[in-house]
Amino acid sequence: MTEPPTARKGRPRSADADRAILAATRAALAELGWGGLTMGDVATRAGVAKTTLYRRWPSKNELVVDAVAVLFDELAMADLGSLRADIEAVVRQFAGLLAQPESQAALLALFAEASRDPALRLRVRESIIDPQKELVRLGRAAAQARGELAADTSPEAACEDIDIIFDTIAGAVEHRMLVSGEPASPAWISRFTTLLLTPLTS
Amino acid sequence: MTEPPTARKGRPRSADADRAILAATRAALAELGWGGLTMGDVATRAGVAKTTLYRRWPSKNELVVDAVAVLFDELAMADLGSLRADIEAVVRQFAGLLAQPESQAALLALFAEASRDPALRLRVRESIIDPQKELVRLGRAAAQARGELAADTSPEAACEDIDIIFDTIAGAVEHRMLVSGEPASPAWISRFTTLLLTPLTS
Amino acid sequence: MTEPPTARKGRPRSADADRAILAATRAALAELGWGGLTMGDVATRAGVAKTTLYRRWPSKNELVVDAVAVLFDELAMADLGSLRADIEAVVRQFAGLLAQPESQAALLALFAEASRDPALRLRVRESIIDPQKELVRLGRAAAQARGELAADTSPEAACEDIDIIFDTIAGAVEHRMLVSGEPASPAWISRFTTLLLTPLTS
Amino acid sequence: MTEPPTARKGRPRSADADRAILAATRAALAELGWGGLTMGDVATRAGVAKTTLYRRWPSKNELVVDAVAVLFDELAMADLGSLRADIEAVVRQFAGLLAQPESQAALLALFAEASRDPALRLRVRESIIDPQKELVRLGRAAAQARGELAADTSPEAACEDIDIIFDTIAGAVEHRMLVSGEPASPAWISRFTTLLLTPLTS
DNA sequence: GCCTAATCGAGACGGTACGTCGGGTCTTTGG
DNA sequence: CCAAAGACCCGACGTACCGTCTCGATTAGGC
Repeated sequence: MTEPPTARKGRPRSADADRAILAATRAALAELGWGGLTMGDVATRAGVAKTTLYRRWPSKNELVVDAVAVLFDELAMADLGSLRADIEAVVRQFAGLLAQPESQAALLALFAEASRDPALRLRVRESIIDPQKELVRLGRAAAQARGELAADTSPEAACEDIDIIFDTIAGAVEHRMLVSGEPASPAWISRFTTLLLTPLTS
Repeated sequence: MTEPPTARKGRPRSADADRAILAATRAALAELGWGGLTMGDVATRAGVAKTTLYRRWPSKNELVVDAVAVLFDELAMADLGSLRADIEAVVRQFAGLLAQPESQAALLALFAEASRDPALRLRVRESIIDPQKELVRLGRAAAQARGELAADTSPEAACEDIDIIFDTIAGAVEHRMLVSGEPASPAWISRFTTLLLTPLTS
Repeated sequence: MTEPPTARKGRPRSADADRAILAATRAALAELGWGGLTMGDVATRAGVAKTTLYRRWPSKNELVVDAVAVLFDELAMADLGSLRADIEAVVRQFAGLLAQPESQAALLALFAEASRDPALRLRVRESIIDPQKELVRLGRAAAQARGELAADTSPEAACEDIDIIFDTIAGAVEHRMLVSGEPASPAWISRFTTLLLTPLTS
Repeated sequence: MTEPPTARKGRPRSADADRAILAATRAALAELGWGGLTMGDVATRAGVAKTTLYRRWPSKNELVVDAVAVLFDELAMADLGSLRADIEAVVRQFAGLLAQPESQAALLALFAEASRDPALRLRVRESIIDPQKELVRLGRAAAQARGELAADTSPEAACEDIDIIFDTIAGAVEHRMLVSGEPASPAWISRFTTLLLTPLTS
C-alpha cells in the first residue's frame, strides 16, 4: 500500500489557500449572487491566482458546492423527546440555513445546474442532499424507538416514506423562502409541522 | 376611458416575430438548457435580428419568463367531484409540466435569478406562481361547496391555508422531480395526496 | 423634347428638406468629423426622417460630396494683373477653404473613400477637383494673354502643364494644412508662390 | 540607467502575435481597403483572439499606423552625386510606396482621422512623416556639401525651407496618385523635379 | 371636390461590427 | 512540484449604425 499520499515531492499545496478560497466564494456569493460570481473575483478576494483555483476545482459549480457544503454540516438531529419537537427543530434549522445569503444565492442555482450535469448532481447530492435526508432518517428512527411511529414493515417502504417526507419538507421550506420569498416564521413552522404530523401519527 | 393606444406612429412591431422568438426560446431551452441558451442563438433560430429581441425583452430572464409562462396557461381546475381527485389532478398536471424539458430547464434557474431581482420576481409571480395558486384556491372553494372542508373562519386564515398548501404541493413536486430527479409516478402522487389530505379532512 | 421633368405626379419633394439636410451635414461634419458623422444624426439635426435622406442620396459619401461641394463654388479667378498676384490669390482662397472645419473633416476622408469607389471618384472630381483645376487653367490663359507666359505649343503639353501645376498647388496646401497641421500664413503663401513662379517664368 | 523592464512577471506577450497581427493588417488593408478593414477580421487572419489585439492597440487607427509604418522604413537617401538625381530618387521611392495597395488604402484615411485626433496625429508624424522629412534634410545637406546649394543662413530659415520643400513633394505626389489617380510616370517625375529644381538652383 | 400618387414623419426590421467581459488554459519567474 | 502573475483563445454580451421596410398622415396635381 502506498499509504501516505501526504509525502509528495515539491512544494505542498497550501491549506490556507483552500480556506481562503472557500471563504471568498461564500462572501462573493452573499454579495453578488450566483450570476455575479466570477472566478477571477474569487481569486482576487482570496489573494490567490486563478491557476491555484482551477488546480483544485474543475469549475465554478464544484467550487460553490464545496463552499456551501460546510454550511450544511451544522445540521444536526437532536432527540428532543417528541416527534413534533424533532420535526420543528429540523425545519427550523433548514429555514435558518436558507436565511443566509450564501446558501440562498447558491442553492437554487446549483440545483438548476445540477439538473443538466450528472457529475454535479452527484456532488450536490453527497454534500447537500444526503446530510439533510439523514436527519429525516434519524428522526424517524427516534420516533420509532419512542413508539410514536410504527416499526418498518419493509426496508423499501421505509425508504419511500423517508423520501416523500424529505421532499415535502425540503421542497416546502425552499418554496416558501426562495420562491414565495416569505420568511419561515415560528407560526408557519408550527402550522407546517401540524400538517406533516397528522398523517404520520393518525 | 383611456383611448386604446392602437394608433401609434411608425411601423408596428411584428406579432410574428414575437411568436417566433418565444417558440425559439422554448426550443433552445429544451435543447441546450438554461446555461446554454444564448440571445444570439435564439435570434438566429427565430430568424430575427438580435436588436429585435432586445427591443422587446431587456434580458434573458424576462424573455424566458414570457416564453415559459404560456406553458402554465394550460393548468386548469376541473371539479372532479372529490377533494382527493382534485388534488391528484392538480399534482398530476404540475408534474406533467415539470416533465417538459423547457420548464425543467427554466424553472429553477428562473427562481434562482428572481431571488436577487425584485422586478423579475414580480414577473415570475404574475406569470407562473399566481396561475398555480389560483388552482389551489378554486379547489378549496369547490371542496367547501361540497362540504368536504369547513367554511372559512376568516379571510386571513384562508389565505394562510392556501399559501401553506400551495408551497407544500409546489415545493414537494419540484423537489422530487428537479432536485431528487425522480419521476412523480402515479403511486407517488397517490401517497403524496394522502399525506396532504389527512390533515385537511381530519 | 420632354423637357420639363419638373411636372410629376404626387407630392413634390420638399426643397426645404434638401437645404436643411445639407446644412445639417456640414454642421455635423464640423462638429464630429467624418468618422463621427452618422446618417441618423444628420436626419435628426435636419428634422427629417432617414427615409427622406436616402431617397435623395444613396449613401453617406455622396451626401457629403454634395454638402461640401457648395463650399468650392465660391472659388473664383479674379484677374489681378500679374501671374504672381493671381497665384497668391488662388492659394489664399484654397487655404481659406481648408481652414473651415467642414471641408477639413471631409476632404481627406472623401479622397480616401474615392480611391476605392470609382463612382464616388467621378463625383468628387466633378464637384470638387474640376472647379479648382479650372482656376489654374484660367490663370494660365490670363498670363498668356498678358505675355507673362509663352503660348501653348500643343494642347497635350498644355494639359500636362496644368495638371502638374494643379497637383503641386493643391497637394502642397493640403499637405501643409491637413497633414503637417500648420497654417498657410501669408509668408508661407509668398514663399510657396515664389517657388512655383520661378520655373514658370524663367 | 532605467532598469530594462525585460524581467516582468507573468507570461510575456507573444512577439509572434505582434508580427502576425501587423502582417494580417497589411493584407486586409490591401484586400479590403480602409473601410472594409475589421478588427475581428484582422484577428482571425492573424490567428489571434480579438482580446489580444485590443491589449496591444487601443483602436483601428493606431494599429494601422504601426502596420503601415514599417513600409516607410525602407525609404533611404542614397547620395547619387547630384541634387537632381537625389530628388528624382526620393520622389521615385515615395511614388513606389504609394503604388502599394496597403499604403494607398491607409494613408489618406489615416491623415483624415489624424486631423481630429491629436494623439493619432503625433503617432502618424513620428512613424510616417518624420522619416520622409529626414530624407529632404539629408538631401539638402548633401547638396550643400557638394556646393550645389548655398549654406544655411540661419537654422530657422533652413527649417522653413525643408518644410516647404517637403510639403510640396509629398503633397504633389500624393495628390497626383491618390486624388487625381494617375501614376507617377518617369516623365512626370522628371518634369516635377525640374519644377522643383529651378527655384532651388537659380 | 374628389382621386391618385408620391412624399413625409416615425420607427421597427435584418445585419454587421463594435469593444468588453468572463471562462478556462498556458507560459513565464520565483519559491 | 507549487504559487502568482498575466497573456492567451474563445464565445457571448449588449450597443450603435447601416440601409430597408412598413405604417398612417400629408400634399400636391388631374379629372
